[in-house]
Order: sequence, then structure tokens, then C-alpha cells
Amino acid sequence: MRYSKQRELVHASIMSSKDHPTADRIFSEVKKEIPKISFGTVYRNLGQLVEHGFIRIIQLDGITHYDGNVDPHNHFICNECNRIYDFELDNEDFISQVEVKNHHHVSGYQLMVTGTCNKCNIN
Amino acid sequence: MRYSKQRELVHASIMSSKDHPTADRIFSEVKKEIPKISFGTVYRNLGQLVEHGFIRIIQLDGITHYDGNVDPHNHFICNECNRIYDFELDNEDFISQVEVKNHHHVSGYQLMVTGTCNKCNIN
DNA sequence: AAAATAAATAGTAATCATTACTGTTTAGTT
DNA sequence: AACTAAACAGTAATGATTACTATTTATTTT
Ligand SMILES: [Mn+2]
Ligand SMILES: [Mn+2]
Ligand SMILES: [Zn+2]
Ligand SMILES: [Zn+2]
Repeated sequence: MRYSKQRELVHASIMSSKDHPTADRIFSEVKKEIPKISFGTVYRNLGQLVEHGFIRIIQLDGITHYDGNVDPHNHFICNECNRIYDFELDNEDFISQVEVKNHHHVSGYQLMVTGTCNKCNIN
Repeated sequence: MRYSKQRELVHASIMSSKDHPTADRIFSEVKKEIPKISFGTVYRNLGQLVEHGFIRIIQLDGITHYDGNVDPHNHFICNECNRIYDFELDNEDFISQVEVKNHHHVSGYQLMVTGTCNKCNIN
């Protein structure tokens, strides 16, 4: 993977966002630095960064968000402010449930919890 | 919601499938009975059936699947045969974890477990 | 039973996110 | 400095879904 300024900025944009930005958002962000950058470049680099394990994707209502946190974790989506929060689980009890009750072999999972976040919840 | 043969068949197609078909698959299925049916009709009726709670949707890799089972349950996707299985959980431990550790209010969740299903797992 | 009304339809055009293509530029190598 | 392949900008194409429109049809009203 040869160096390119555009990939560096795409990556930096995701890492600094803490949010879980879409390709669209990343494009706008990087465009400030490189006004001539094109969508194709953003998508190509996002694909490569995912492929090399620098970032990961999460799907939300059919659109793709990018996540700079590649450690295993889950997401909470506030349906008031639409922010996406990370959270971790102590024990993934449901994995063993699926394995013993359904006799499937589990290799991964994706959990998406929705509700009202603590910031929106001050009442 | 006025009766229509096309909606009846769209609904019947989902209910009889046990699989979790896409709009595309439902279209092909209903087309056998009503060759002149259009995609617009399929999508419009799917939307209405969801709206009225007769079916629900699940997103998988950005494409929408339809589910005739509206009781709360989760999904296991086999990455060998690509079948989508239903399963239920005994206690949703992670809900309380999110509520007490992150102080969010949980209203729902979506869990997607991946791996190798019991049928593909006979080795 | 005929007329009226509004919902649903078929067919097609438009949208939106994403991917593919193409000729040009550029990072890294010889 | 010359070379080469990767990456680029720009643009066209794709695929799933939604929107539009003139026509048909289920249901209500006369
Ligand atoms: Mn995350
Ligand atoms: Mn299901
Ligand atoms: Zn919130
Ligand atoms: Zn399988």
C-alpha cells in the first residue's frame, strides 16, 4: 500500500471524529484540505483501510458508517440525537446460548441497541 | 387499507417462505401468479405491511430482507450456506448492562450472530 | 345495479449510495 | 533521471429503492 496524502487524511478524519461518520461526511471533511478530492478516492481508500484492518464498518438503516475503533465493541444508537455510542459487554452470554441451544458454531456477532442516550435523557 | 390481490400474494409469499426473502425474491415469486406485477407495487405493499406490523425488516450487508415473524427474536447468519436462522434468547442480559453502566434508556435492539450453521457443520 | 370515489396498480423516471472505468499524476525503485 | 505500478480526479455505470402519472379497480353511495 503506497503512501498517499488523501488516504492519510481519510484515515485521520475517521480517527479524530469519535463519531461514526459516513463516506459523505468524510468526503466533506477531507475536501477542506484537498478540494479536488473525488468520491471515488474516498471510497477506494475506505475500502483499503477496512481491508487492512485499520478501520471497520457498521451498517445503520442500510447506509455505511466507518469506525476507527477496531477493538470488539458494540453500538448504541440514540433515536433522539442520532448519536452512535460505543459500549462493551462483560460476558457475551448469548454466544453460548446459540451454540448449545441451536448447535451452530459462532464466529462473530453484531449488536445494535437503540433507545435514548444519557444526554437526551435528562428529564 | 383496501384489499388487493397483489398485497395478499406479497404477504403470502413472505409467510410461506420461512426464509428471509428480499424484495427481489418476493417479486419473482409473486410474478408467477401475477406476471404483470411491478417492482413499485411490491415495494409499496412491503412498506404498508411493515407499517401495519404484519411483517418486519432486517438489514443484512445493506440490503433489506423481510420477515413474517414479528415476535421478538434474533438472527443467525451462516456464512457458508448464507441461510438466516431465527433464535430466541432466555434473558437479554446486555440490556441491563447498557442501562446501568452507560445510563442510557434502552427501547430495543438488533442482534445478528454469524458463523457456521448446524447443517453446514457436520464434519 | 349504475355511478361515484378514492386507493391501488403498471409502467416508467428519478434518486441515492456505491462501484467501475479511463486517462493522468505521482510515490517509490532501479 | 528514467521507469513502473499504484493512486488519483473525473465521470459513467450500477443496483436498490422511491417517486410520479395515467389507468384500473375495490368499495361506498345513490
Ligand atoms: Mn464504534
Ligand atoms: Mn426472523
Ligand atoms: Zn441522544
Ligand atoms: Zn449453513
